[in-house]
Amino acid sequence: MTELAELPAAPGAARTQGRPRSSRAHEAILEAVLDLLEEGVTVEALSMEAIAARAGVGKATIYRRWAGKDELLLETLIKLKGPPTQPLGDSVRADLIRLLSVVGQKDERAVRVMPCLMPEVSRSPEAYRIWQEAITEPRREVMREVLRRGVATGELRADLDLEVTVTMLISPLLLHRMVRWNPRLDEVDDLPEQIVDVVLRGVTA
Amino acid sequence: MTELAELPAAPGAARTQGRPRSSRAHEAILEAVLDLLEEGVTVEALSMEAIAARAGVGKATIYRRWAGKDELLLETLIKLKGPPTQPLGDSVRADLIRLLSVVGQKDERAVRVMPCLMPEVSRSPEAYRIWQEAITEPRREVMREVLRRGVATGELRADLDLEVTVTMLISPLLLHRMVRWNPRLDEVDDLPEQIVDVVLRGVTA
Amino acid sequence: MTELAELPAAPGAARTQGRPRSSRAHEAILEAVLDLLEEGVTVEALSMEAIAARAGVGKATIYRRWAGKDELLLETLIKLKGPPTQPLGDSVRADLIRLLSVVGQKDERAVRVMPCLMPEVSRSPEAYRIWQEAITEPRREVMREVLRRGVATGELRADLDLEVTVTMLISPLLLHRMVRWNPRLDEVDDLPEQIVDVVLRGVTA
Amino acid sequence: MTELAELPAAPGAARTQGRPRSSRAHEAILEAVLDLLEEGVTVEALSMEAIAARAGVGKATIYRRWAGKDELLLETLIKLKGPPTQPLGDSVRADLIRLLSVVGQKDERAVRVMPCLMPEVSRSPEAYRIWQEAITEPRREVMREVLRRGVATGELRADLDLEVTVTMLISPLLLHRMVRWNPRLDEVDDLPEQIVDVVLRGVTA
DNA sequence: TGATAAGCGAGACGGTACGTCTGGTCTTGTA
DNA sequence: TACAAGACCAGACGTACCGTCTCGCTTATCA
Repeated sequence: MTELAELPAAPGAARTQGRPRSSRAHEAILEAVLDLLEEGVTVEALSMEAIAARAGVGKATIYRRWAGKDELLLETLIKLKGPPTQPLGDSVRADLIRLLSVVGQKDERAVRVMPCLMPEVSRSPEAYRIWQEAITEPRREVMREVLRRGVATGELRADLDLEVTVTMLISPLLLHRMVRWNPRLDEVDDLPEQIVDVVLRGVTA
Repeated sequence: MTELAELPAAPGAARTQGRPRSSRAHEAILEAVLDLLEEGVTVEALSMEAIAARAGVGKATIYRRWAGKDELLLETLIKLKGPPTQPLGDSVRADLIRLLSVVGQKDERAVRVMPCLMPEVSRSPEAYRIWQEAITEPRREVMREVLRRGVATGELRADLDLEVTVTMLISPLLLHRMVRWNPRLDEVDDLPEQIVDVVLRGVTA
Repeated sequence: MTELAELPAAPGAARTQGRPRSSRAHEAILEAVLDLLEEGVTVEALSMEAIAARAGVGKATIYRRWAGKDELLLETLIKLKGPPTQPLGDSVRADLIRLLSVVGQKDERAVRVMPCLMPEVSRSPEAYRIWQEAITEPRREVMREVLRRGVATGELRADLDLEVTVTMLISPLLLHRMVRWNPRLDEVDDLPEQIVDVVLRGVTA
Repeated sequence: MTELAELPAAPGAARTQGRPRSSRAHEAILEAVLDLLEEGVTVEALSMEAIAARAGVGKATIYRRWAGKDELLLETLIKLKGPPTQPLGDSVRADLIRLLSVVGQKDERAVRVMPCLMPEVSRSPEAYRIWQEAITEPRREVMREVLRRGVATGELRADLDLEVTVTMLISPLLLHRMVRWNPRLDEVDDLPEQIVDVVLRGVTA
């Protein structure tokens, strides 16, 4: 997915001449961002200058790959989140609970980065596209697949709207982990179960 | 709610001597922010200098009232959103649909501002507090009240968890309006109804 | 002469509103340049960043006063050179020798700065104007006055061309001190006397 | 004179192995500099990248031949100026006037380049050496020869100091053409004659 | 009524980071 | 080995804002 964020090297050109881009530099930059986040640097306090310095890289080397801080952070987030969790193929209920349980729980840094990308994602169509393709859509698809299985077995209603259902399942968790939208949910320790149960009962055949 | 964002003028002091703060300036500043947003200025492109210039006000006059751009934007958002929509007292279902239908629909500018406050809200406890008290909590409370009515009439289960239910109702709409989390929902035109129906069926007595 | 290099604060405006420019900062900047030169920093290695850092001043504070490095250096040079040496009113010959003897001899730093301003002076009409008004013209005028005295006493030809004569007197010294145009003159220890004698013999009545 | 500026290919080595340096590239680089100057590009706006691009040459190919921009410009200046004007062998006076008349008059670009080399020449002993050997010294020598003829014929004083005299003759013209040191000389149209006459009268036997 | 205290618009202040550019070097593939 | 291309590290450039600090003024309250 890395190349999603890459700037086109030359619109319709060969891109084979000259010294090739150093993958060493590429990795070093992403590592530098992760390191700095690890050390507790606020996302908004992350400066391109600090990243370049930490990575031992010239600033131009960063701008050659990403159009700005947001694009770089976006790719960092993608790297941070990795591929979506896979269902185990147990019951539909168990799989959904499993999928919801890991929302925003794998890496603390991802939870810090995500809200900071909301401004960019809501403004730039390009950032939105990358975010969708690399982060949200793959996770929705995994969950859709589980739901489709439920429909196939007759466990779930045949006229179920997959998109609505998926969104209803994930949104509460996402909003809670990302910005703690409803602080009273802090005390609910089986939130994924509760959500899955309500939705399943609502969409059972 | 406006005064939530106000800096304490002087911790334990009289605050009556000297020239009082000009409410004219106060209004002019908020108006300036709204004007600039209206004109299509990106939230992140909004600079204190531009706001001050537009309001015909010195920068210090802004900082005397708000601690920074985020606090100012937060108050702007509060002003923009106004008091929460009230239920009409019809059926529980109709009231819930009504409440969900207005999420992020009243003023286009609010939808643009909100994602930009997520970084601040997720970082600063103070901003989080204001955001909760002035924006999210009042809206949750309105919805809780409707649900309580349903419980009282026996229409809804008695052991219903209000917080979970409220969050399940609002989150999908909020996330969709704010950052269009699932673009396929664009084509669903009765989203509030569908959500309410699934949840109600899931929590019916 | 300092204000020659100043940018107009506002073309035709009052320039009395707002916080006034800090003369402390102004001095600190010029001092910083001199300090750095003193420490042996090459003129072309002088960076605005280093100057700002050394002066304890923001870069904008420099750019508010000077349009660029060259203008700043020009004013530094003016400060460095100070007012022109005055003749003692002895014989015309003695006065001219005295004036020529100090060309490029007062401060070693001025001799290092001057060649570095040649590119700017030869390109920018504004820099040229300042350089002429503040540096070269005052020195020519002092020398013209001595020559006029010689004409008045009948010692020098009445049809003497002051400009040509002044230029003939100063140019060899200037070029020698500035870029050591003819290195063999290093061994001539009475260069001012020789030049004055040749020119005086050439223009005696 | 070109090879003055060349870097030693390998201190005491054969320099015959491998692909020989392309004289095509060498010429193309110098031509590129001249072209860009012709087009009005400021000397300080001349970048190595622009030169390389214009010459259709890699930057390394430039650095393989010259140590930096200044050395390249210096060689360009040498090429631009060509060999010194030769005296016609007329009278000493006529020859001197002829020599002075061409100072800075042959190619407009040379006059623009020269002031820009002053910083380098005044700082780098190596640049100074090349400048002296290839530009200033040959021109002084031509003029010395004319003066020696005058001494031989008894027209000029036998104890004449050739270096002082040569410097006195050329400096005013040089400084005027290069940086217009005294703008009032713009109106003097027989400057070479006047200078020669004053100096000759001053050094006549 | 006059002193005093705080607020006002304006804009300079010390900083920090931005994104761009250039310098001089290095690394490809090709000749 | 040189070449064209172009990426590399480094760091200065000039700009834009940040949040604070003077200015000279205005506008209140309190003596």
